[in-house]
Amino acid sequence: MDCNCVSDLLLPPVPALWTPGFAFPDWAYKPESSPGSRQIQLWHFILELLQKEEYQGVIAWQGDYGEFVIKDPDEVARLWGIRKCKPHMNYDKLSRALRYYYNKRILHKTKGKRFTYKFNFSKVVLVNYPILDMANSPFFLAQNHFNGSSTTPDCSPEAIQSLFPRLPDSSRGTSLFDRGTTAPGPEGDKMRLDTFPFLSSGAPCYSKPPSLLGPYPRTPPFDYPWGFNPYLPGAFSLNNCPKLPPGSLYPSQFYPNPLQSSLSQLPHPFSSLLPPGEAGGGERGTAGQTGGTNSTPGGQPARLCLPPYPGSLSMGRTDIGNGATLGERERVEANPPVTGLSLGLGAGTGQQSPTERRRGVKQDPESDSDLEITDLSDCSSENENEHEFSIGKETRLANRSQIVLDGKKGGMLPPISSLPPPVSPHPLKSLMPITPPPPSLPPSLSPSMSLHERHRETETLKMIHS
DNA sequence: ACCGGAATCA
DNA sequence: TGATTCCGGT
Repeated sequence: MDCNCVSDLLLPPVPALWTPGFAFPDWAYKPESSPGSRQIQLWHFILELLQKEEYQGVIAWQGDYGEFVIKDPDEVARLWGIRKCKPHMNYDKLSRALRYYYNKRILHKTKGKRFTYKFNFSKVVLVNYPILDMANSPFFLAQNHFNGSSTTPDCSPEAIQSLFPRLPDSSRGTSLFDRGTTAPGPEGDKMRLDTFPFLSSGAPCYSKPPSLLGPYPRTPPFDYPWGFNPYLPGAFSLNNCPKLPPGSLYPSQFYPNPLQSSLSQLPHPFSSLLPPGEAGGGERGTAGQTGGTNSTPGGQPARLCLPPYPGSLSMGRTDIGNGATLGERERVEANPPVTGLSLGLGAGTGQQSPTERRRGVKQDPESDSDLEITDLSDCSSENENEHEFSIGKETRLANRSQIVLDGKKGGMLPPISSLPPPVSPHPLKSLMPITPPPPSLPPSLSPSMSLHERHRETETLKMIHS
């Protein structure tokens, strides 16, 4: 490339933090149909900046959940320009790119506040994460409406830790530009999962979390209401996944892959998805070398993907949106999959925060791009189709475990007013599972009955018949 | 500052 | 597709 930008000159070649296997999921990148275009996306970059203490003076979380302020627009633009080898980048252009996200429901502008934007983190949803062993997670058990529990969620660090049992103490101390600039090929532009601190623990919990995905049946004899059966061949077509390095898990600075431990507890074929040594559920200590690339046999990382909900962020379309026909989408809409395990943060409900209300921030309900006011249920509808994707049986989405950034339809999230005030302005610290129950599901598929229960019921029927 | 259309690029 | 660039408008 003719780019002589600083990042190319100053950055160390392929430092460990940019090792293969620790990357943003595919949805974070451009589709594979666009070879060589897997560049970091701006919102990734923003998130990463936000996570770095060294850039607190440039950009920082501030205000409501998901809200951040670009304190030094020129510097952010400069950094972005460096990152993208666009030496002529400026805030005007960068802000244009940010505006580009409005329609995608990734970001919206906090009106009345200069250089202030807000992530729609409520759309962060885990979808099709059946192999996440929620059944054994106190955190999810407590909140799981599938098992009829309405108990207060166990949001203790221990509980959350059960989901992400190897959360590191810190992920600091790395440069945003610590990446391989010499080989920005398909594997050269990975970002670390720790850019998603919403996978972190210690989050304040909401007293009335929405429903979420039920425990995953280990031996499902029935069809999955959402048309997903992980036991079917190809259920996890993870061929496109960034692979975990062979025989290694997470460097201490990475957040653990929740799939990893979950997979290890599952019967075939899930356990076989694990890298050698993981299938037995054995924990690995410190990270092994991550020199491997995509050659990890069977090693599959978590994928972050878009949700099968209406209102899904359109970036997901790059991943799965091309698989579904309109008809399939409609079907899915009519029968929303119960596959979402949301890690939404509440703020993204779009509800104006009490803080903001106090500030008297002007709201503009008519503004299409202004999601502040919103209950996301309002910002889904009509145009949501543009941003949704399907998890029809043919879709690739249904075949993978994914975390999604998700828009949703129908107030699955509690109003912000029902939520405890944020402890920290850091919007990614909280963890709130949500999963919209599919209202149109037939009773037999009703999520009100846990999958386990249904399994038991099925087994009982079998016994009766026999 | 902020917005969004349009053309263009990779 | 996801920007980048430009630009007229508010």
